[in-house]
Formats: sequence, C-alpha cells, structure tokens
Amino acid sequence: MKKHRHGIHLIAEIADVSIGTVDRALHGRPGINEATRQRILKIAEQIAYTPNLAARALSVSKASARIGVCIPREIHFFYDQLWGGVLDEAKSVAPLGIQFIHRPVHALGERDAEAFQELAASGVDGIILTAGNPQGLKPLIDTAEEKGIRVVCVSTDAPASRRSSIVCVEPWLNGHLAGELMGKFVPSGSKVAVVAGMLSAEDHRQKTAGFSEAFPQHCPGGQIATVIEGHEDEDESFQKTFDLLGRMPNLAGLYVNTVNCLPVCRALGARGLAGKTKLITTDLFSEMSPYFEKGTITASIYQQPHRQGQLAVRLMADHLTSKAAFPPNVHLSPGVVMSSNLHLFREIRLAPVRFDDSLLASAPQPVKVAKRVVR
Amino acid sequence: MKKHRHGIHLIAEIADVSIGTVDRALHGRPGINEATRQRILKIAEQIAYTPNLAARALSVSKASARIGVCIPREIHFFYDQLWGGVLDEAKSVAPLGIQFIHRPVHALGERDAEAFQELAASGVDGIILTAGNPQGLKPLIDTAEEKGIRVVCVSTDAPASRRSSIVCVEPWLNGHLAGELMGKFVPSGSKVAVVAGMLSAEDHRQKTAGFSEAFPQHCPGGQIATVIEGHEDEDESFQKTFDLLGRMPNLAGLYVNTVNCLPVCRALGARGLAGKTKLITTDLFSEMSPYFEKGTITASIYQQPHRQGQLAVRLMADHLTSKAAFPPNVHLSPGVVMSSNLHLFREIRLAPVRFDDSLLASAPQPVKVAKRVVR
DNA sequence: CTGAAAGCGCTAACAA
DNA sequence: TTGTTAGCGCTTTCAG
Repeated sequence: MKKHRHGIHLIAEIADVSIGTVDRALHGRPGINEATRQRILKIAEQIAYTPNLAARALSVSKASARIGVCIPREIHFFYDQLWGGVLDEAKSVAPLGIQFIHRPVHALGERDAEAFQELAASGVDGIILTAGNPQGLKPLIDTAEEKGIRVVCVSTDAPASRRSSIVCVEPWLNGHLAGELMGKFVPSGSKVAVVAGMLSAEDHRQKTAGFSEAFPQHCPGGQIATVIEGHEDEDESFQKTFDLLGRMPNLAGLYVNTVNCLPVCRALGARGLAGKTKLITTDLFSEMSPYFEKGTITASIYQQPHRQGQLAVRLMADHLTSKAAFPPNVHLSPGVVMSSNLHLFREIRLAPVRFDDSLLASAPQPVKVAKRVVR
Repeated sequence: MKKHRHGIHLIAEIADVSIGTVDRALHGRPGINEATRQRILKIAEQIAYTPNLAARALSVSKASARIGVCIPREIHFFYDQLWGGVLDEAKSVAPLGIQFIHRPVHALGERDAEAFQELAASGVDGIILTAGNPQGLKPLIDTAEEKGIRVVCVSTDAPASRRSSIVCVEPWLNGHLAGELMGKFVPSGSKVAVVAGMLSAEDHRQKTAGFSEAFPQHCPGGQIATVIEGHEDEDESFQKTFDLLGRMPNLAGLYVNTVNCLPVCRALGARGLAGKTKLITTDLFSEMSPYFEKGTITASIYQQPHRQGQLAVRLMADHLTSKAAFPPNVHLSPGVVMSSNLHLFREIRLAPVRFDDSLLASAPQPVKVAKRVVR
C-alpha cells in the first residue's frame, strides 16, 4: 500500500528523483541538469502543482523579518490614522512571523534622522518612513538601501533618494482635483483664493500649484485672486481670512490646502458667507463635521491616511515574504468628502484614536488563548 | 547552551511540562489537571503567546478553513475588478492555510441558488456571495448560517437574510452623493434628468431615490424633470436620451445610475451638448476615459469593486482564523472620479482583467514556477 | 493525568 | 549533479 503523497513529494515520486532535486528545479536554483529540470517542470505543470504557502512560511521560520516604522505622532488628525492603518495591517501579517519596531518621532521631520539611524542600526529588514526632511534623510536612506534595508516612504516622499517605493496622494494632484472641483462649483469668471499653511513647505507649494493649474481650466475666465499663508496658526489664519473676505467680498471660493481649516470656517461664518462662498478643504477630522452639515464646507479632499498605512505595510511585507518587487510608487486617488458621505469616513465614525504606548513595544499581538474550543 | 524555543515549546519549557500538556491547556481539551492548566494559561498570557497559524494549518494538513466564492463573471467592467480583489486577498491569506472554492455564476442572479447550494454542500466554512435575487437566496442563506456556514454578501445585499455581514456601497447613498454633486454643479433652479437601467431593479430604484432626495437639497429650486429607463440596451439608451435632449434642451444635468453610460455620452455628443450638460455617471471602465478628457463626463461615482472584494475576503478570513466578530456591515464611501484623478484608478491604469479559467479550480493558486530566481 | 513522537510540505545545509 | 536530513510550530495518537 503506497502512501498518498502531496506537493513536492508527489512530483519527486513521479519523476523518480529526490525532493531536493524537485526543489532545485522549481526554484531555478543552480546545480541541476537542465534535462531533469525540464522533466520536473513538466510534471509539475501536469499535476497543477501549487506550493503550500503555509508550509513555506513555516519552513526555516525565515519569516522572522523585521520592519521598522518611523512616523510622527503629531498632528493627531492625520497621523493617528496613518498609525492605525500600519497597526491594523501589522496585525494581519503578524501570523506570517513579521515583527515591527516602532520609532515614532514627535512631529513630521523632527529628529527623524536619528530615529532612522537607530532603526537602520537595529537590524531591521525594512523601514517605513514619513520623510519629513528629505534632503537630510536622503544619504541615510541611500546607505540603508545599499545595505539591503528596503525603505518605503509613506505620505511624504524623499523623491531624490533610492527608497524602494512611495505610498502617497501626490500633493500636486490633490490640489489639481480641488481646482477641478472648484472650477465646477463656481460660475464662469469667478475669483477664488487659496489659504495655504506656508508656501515654503514643498507639500503646500505643490498643492497650490496643482490648484492654480486646474482651476482656470475648469472655470472659464476664472482667476486665483490671491494666496495667503496661515502658518498653521489659528489666530493668524482667522485674521488673514477675515481680512481677505472683507477686502474681496465677491470671492466665490476658498481652497484651504492645510489641515488647519477651522479658523477659515469661522471667518466665513463671521462674515456671513458660510455656505455662500464655496469652501474646499483638505483632510478630515471630527471637528469639521458641523461645518459640513451647515454647508460651510462644500467638499474636502481626503488623503486616506489609514489606507496609506495599510498599503505601506503590505508592500513591505509582500516583498519580505515573497520577494515581490516593489512598484516604483503607489499613488492613491484622494477621496472627495461631502455631506452625503461624510459619515462613512473613519475619522467621523470612530472615536479619536489614542496613541497607545504599546506602539513602542514590538510584540506582534496580545494573548488570545481560547478557553474552550468547541468543535 | 540552550536552544531558543518558540510558541508552545517555550511555554512548555517555562512550565516544565511537555508540549502535549500545553496544547491541552490552551485548547481546553480534557485530561489535564485544572491547576496546571491555569498555570500554563498564565504563562501563555505573560509571554503574549500567539499561535502560529501557518503551523496550525500545516499540521495534519487540514486546511484551516475553506471559503466558497459565488460572484458573477458578467458584467466584466465591474465583476472582473471584484474578482480581482477577492483573488488578491485570497493570495495573501493563503499562507494561513485558507483555501478558496470558486463557483462563478454567469451574470448577477443567474442560477445563483444552485451555485450557493453546491457550495454549502461542499463543506465550506464560509461563503462570499453577490446576492442577485435576495428573495430566492434568503432561505438558503439562513439555513447555511444555521449550520454554521457564515455568509458574507458583497456588493449586492440580501438584507432580510441572516447573512453575517455585507460589504458594499449603499445604492441610496451612491445616488445621494451624485445628487449632492449635481446640485453644486448646476445653477439654482436647474432641471436635470435621471437615466436608469430599469427601475424594477432595487439597486436602480434606490440610486434614483437617493439622487432625487439630495439634488433639490443642494440646488435651490432645482427639479428632476424626468427619469428614463434604458433597460441596459445600447440603442434604447441612446435613442431615449437623444429624444429627451431634443425635447428639453435646457436640461442642465444628467445622472446615469447604470454602468451603461456610453450611449448617453454619444447622445450628448450628437446634440452638441457634450461638456455643456453636466453628466454624472456610475462606475468606471476604460472606454469612459475619452469622455472624461473631452469633458463630456463631469464626474463618475465609483464603487471600488476591487476593494469590496478584498474586504469581503478579509472579513471572512479574520473571522475564520481568529473568530473575529463580523461587523454588521461595511459601507464604503463611493469614490468620485473626475478628469484629474481618472488615471489613478485601476480600471484605467491596468489592462482589462481577463477571466481566467483557473478561477474555476479550487486550488488556491495556479502553478507559478519560477524559471529562475535571481537573488 | 502526562509525556513522547510522528508527521504536515517546504527550505536549506550538508553528504555523496 | 543528486540525495539525505534536520527542522519550522502545531495537532494528534499512543504509551506510560
């Protein structure tokens, strides 16, 4: 009575070779006669061989890949969601033996070189990173990649570096979509304005540029009257917007390309222009909710931070476990949030995510032991 | 020098028992002293023990779970993407030993009761299903659930049944968002029309209802002039739209809530109204691309089919592997596609997905033998 | 009640 | 060029 064999053993039996040889044939490893390889490959195809991925993952427990994560804790609005996505996906790849080392930085670009250095030195196989100051990070990223540590940027890019991939919503496109929307919202020949954080930030410059290009394309005769900078300061943003609205009461639309949109909403309210002047904002957090309902905010361009986090982890995990190639970039489409679909976004549905110090630990998962398994 | 042990072995070492005893403790199996069980459970908790699912799946070569999938092949536009999402995610949970059985139906609702029956009888642990005719499926779904087979609907719901969860974009909301957008695109007091497939289909009725509610809310004095039905027929859709545009040349907007939007685009072109009458469509496929570029289509409401497929699989897999509870529903926000972000959608980027007969096999993956792996 | 041992399918190191 | 073997972590069976 012959034993019923599976997989690689079955092939070995049919081909009358050892499983070692089969393995070599299947994986194009050296040290095998080309004729036998072909023979084995044909058999594999005939029996429709499918590798047992569970077995592969188990063998040599080589899955013990480690991924370092370096992402800001502030601004909560955005980065809590990004962290959430990273952690969710981390949990789901944990069964494959992938571990995570978290080295949050306080704010974007704040001492991120040190954090990156630490991670690179700690023997991780890959690093997921928001590149706050690309120029400082570039040499570090390049040497890491040279040493075989793959680097994936998320949300903020280091385009000149040799990072393996980038997951983001392109700022220029973000602004371009806002411009297209605005161009359809306001009548021909309208004047609109842009409220940026600070144009010295590459991100804001690009969003502004994208908007400036798209708006006139979609609004015949439309013009960008001015671009003001709020410098992420509540009072300054309010005051400048308030003044602007006083100066130019015929402004048909306002595009805010920083997360700091609440002062702008208040300024519109103070001038009695809420719902009248079309307001397009960027990103999403729960405090914006009432302004959607009142109609102050017409639409917001949403960067899907949670999904960005998930995708970055997934990319890295796929590469580490199945040596999948990195796509040069993953450019997500920004979402459009309006009052109809507002409630579907996690920032609105879920209570704000609290930063939890367990993030600092590298443990894959909490205990989860079945007290009784009924079968 | 002691070997570094993992998992169940580690616990056994610490507790100074054998792995057999640990196994009994962890799984509430009989034949173990209650005291030692408690001791072991505590240790497990302290070291944050997490079972290695790959190993579990491998042992006894018992597939840890089997998921049946019943989704249409037609219409390609939409369901190819849904399949794509299912297959992508299936691949990623395969290492956990989860297997998939595919039982595609030809078109939505076509002989899906039979397919479902087959799946339920084949001993799967869960079924992922597009419920084409909910009333016929309901009893089947209910008995499946009673037998412990979890059912997750995707894209099309069977709301009255006991299915464990549903992943979809709600049709009403879909229409509502279209209505809100349209309300902002056209001037106050505008008249618009809806082109539906057939109002007898629940999906189309709801989209129409959502649109009809939202549009007047966002367009002061706006009215829905008429709702026409194209019955998914190219010629009929073209002709009816063409006639309508002739009858009411002052129509400011058109909302197409079926995938069948090309005839409408052509009718607008034929009347010289392309880019003039605002057109909002539903779903996305590559042939729509030129109409975005010409400005015929102002926006399209995108249902994220690929993501729906991924999520349905993920939900089921999480439940099966970690008995995670099902959320009662997963309602995705529809995406808004405009010319700015058009190129970011997979329907446009990727060559059309070909339906591959390997889908019919129950093997998790087709043969995929690397001819040469360069490392 | 508890321990020991045999695999599950695959990879990789070492022999021949 | 090919074969043999030792695990990976877990479940299960059979002895003690």
